[in-house]
Amino acid sequence: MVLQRRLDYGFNGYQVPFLPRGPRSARGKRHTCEKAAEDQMCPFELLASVAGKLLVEENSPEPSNERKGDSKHAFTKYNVKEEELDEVKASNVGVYDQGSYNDGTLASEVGFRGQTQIVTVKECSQASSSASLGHSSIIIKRDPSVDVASVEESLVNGSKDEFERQSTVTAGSRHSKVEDGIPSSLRFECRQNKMGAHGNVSDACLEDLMNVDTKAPLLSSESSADEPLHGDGIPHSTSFPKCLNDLGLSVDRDDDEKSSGCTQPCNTPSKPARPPRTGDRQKLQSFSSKFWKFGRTEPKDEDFCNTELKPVFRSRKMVYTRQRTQRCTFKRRKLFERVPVSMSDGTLTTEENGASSSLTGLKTAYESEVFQVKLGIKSFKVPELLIKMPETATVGSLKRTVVEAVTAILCGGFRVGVQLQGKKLRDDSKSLTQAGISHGGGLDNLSFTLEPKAPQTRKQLTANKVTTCFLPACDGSDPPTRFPAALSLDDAAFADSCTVPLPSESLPCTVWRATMTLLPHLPTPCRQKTPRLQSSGHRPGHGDRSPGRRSVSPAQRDCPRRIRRPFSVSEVEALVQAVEDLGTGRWRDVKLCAFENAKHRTYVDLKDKWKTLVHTAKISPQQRRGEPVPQELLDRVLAVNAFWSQHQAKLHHPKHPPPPEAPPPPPSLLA
DNA sequence: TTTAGGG
DNA sequence: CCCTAAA
Repeated sequence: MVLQRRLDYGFNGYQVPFLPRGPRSARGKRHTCEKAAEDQMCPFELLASVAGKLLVEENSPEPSNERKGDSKHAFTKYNVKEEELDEVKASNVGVYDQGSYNDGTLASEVGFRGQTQIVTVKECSQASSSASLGHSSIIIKRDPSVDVASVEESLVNGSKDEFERQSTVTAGSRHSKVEDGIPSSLRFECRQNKMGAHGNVSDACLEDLMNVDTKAPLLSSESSADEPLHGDGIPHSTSFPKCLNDLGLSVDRDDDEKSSGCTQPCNTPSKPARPPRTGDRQKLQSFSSKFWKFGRTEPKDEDFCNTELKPVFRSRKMVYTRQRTQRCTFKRRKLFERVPVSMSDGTLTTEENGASSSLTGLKTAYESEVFQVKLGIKSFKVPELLIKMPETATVGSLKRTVVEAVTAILCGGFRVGVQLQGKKLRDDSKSLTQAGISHGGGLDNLSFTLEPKAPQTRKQLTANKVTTCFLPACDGSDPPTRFPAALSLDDAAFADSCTVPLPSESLPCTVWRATMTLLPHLPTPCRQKTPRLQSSGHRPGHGDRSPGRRSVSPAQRDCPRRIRRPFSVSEVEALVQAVEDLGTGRWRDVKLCAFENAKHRTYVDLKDKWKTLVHTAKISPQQRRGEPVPQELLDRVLAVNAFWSQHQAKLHHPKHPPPPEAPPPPPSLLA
């Protein structure tokens, strides 16, 4: 007899959404090959990608001869197929307040007026319907336009300590395509280097086995077709099945519905979030958008490792130096103690199940007879966050802020906490039955939370800054830096600094490609140790250059090609606005006004972008590629372009009235 | 250094 | 994005 229930959480914490499956229609088309292996995905994101599909399967009762207090139930194995992790890119944070808003919407426009606006996170899968509970909700959601591939992965519980000591996470991307510094996909793999605590894998696995739905990806074969550029020949095989085989376990392949706990309608509205403790919360405040310093040279693959594994924060000085009016800080509360308790209100279903079908080869006769508790975890709750942002910040920046904050918290590794009826199950040695979780009951009010692994360190780190875990920093010389907002372009600047997949509306085609091996205790910045990538930029004509060769241009010789970082909609908007104000041909001014703090955007970049924007605006939508730019912006581009060309042409005719299409910029943008 | 344009 | 002539 297997109990399966859907867990719905409604609390102040963040929830990792359930990711439904669907057609992979919106997969990114533009995959560049400029960079190799530079991005990692933090565990949280991985979980986000598989949330809702996680199946916890344990024997009940289980041997309880473990040392008490020891976190025995930690992840020792986690493997996700790369193509499935494309979903991650689709994940984003949505802001809902009686609806969703575009990134370009000012926070104040959607009701983020007061400084004490409380932001909570709600159920994502019901994002659209769970909005507005008296305050805005931040919902981690996924882009509906991008479908979710199936995720194969296994979560094998083991000892936490073991995980930390024995598990290794290797980071590296198998694919060299990265756009905007964001991995298009990743493969996350926590390998158990050693056997379980009992000296063999079987023990470790059997004691606590968490199998995530392992249904084969719907479009695994399609992946290569859709993404020819991804066809680098790297097999996608190193995923779950392989690992299970390594462990001598077979995969429990439930149906989607089963594994995701959706055997019954799941439209139960989330419970209202717990009233926030305003005293503990930071208020929304100005947001400093100074993030990364990019120099001429862009970081290479190896440059990423550190920032991803460990949040890198600049000194307070860095954060507050540039500006005082717009700053955004995150504050992570005591995650372990304060994670709000949520009651699950999901539906409960029971079903017959071969008790040990998935472990046939290894289970003993006794074990095969015990009941199993099967839990469909619809979502994980992640730690509560406090965010401060200025009213003038855009919704997009808010979203990214949340993404960044969550990433910062969980990127360094996480643990899974289990709460039953509001009470944290701390004794890992207890059997599920002893803990009150059994097929006969106890599944009510069971929730799972993601907890930072090293709260102390991280807390300290987060005190001053929040890191973006995936974006490259500039070639080791300059740690990531937050930068103050330039006019209203903090959003744009922020977008570039955001490590996590940006909102779909901004980067629908962003590709995530990365293989990551997590080294929980690896603090060493890879980028300082690893030699710079040989030649990430396969520049025509320079492909044959040898290390000692000096035939290349000085720039190329000293500075590898920069990572391609497509402009976000927010940036485009900023650019358009700036050009409206300043006109074309004044790229330096545009840069200074609108992108001063986006170090990676040079005036040449802006000029180039404008050029491409004009081109894009002139071609048919069908011919456009990449992230769609709102037609409204393109219209403005054309109008502005026409205006300024005419204006400059008739510069000596002041009487000529400017077209209405290029109105003067809003005062707000001019500070 | 910045602009402008081709690649 | 890169490269570079030209300003």
